[in-house]
Amino acid sequence: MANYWLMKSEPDVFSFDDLKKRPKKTEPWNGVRNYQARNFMRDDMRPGDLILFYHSSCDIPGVAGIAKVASKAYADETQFDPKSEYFDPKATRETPRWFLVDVSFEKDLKRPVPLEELKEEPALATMRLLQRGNRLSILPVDKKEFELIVALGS
DNA sequence: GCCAACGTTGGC
DNA sequence: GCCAACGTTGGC
Repeated sequence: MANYWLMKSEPDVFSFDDLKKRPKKTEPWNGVRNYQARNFMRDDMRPGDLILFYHSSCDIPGVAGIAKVASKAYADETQFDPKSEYFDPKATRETPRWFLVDVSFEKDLKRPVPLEELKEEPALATMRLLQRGNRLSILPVDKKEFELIVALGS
C-alpha cells in the first residue's frame, strides 16, 4: 500500500527547484537528526511513495511541488564525515545512527499551495502539519489530504 | 528515572 | 527578533 508524506525543506538551503535542477532530479535527503523523522524514512517509506515538498522558514511557507521516494533507506554518509555539519561522533559504519532515502522530482503543481490556504480548508484541519507545536520535518499524510492539496495546486 | 537547562524549529 | 512548543542532554 502506497504511503504519502510531507517533507520540509528551507528553500534557501534546498528548494523544489533545486531538486528539479539536479542531473537525475534526485537528492539524498541527508541531515535529518530527529529520531521520529528518521524512523519514518527507515521503517515506513517505500520507493514510489509520493511526497508533498514543503518550503518552510521563508516568505510564503507551503507546498511547492510533488516528489517521490526514490530509494530504500540507507545510512546517511554525512554522519561519518567530521567536516560535515551533520557529523555524529557517536555513529559508526558498523552501527549507523542516521538513515535517509533518495527523493526525486515527480511533478510540478500549477501553483504552490501556501500554508495559509491549507489552514482555510476544513478537511485539512486534522493534518499533522497544522497541529500546534508540530516541528517534525517529515510527516505522514492521508491519501485524501494529499489528493486535496494536489487539487488545490492544480 | 526525573527534570531543569538548553537548543532547535518555524510561523509570525 | 520574538516566542511557543518540544526534543535532547546530563546531573543527580
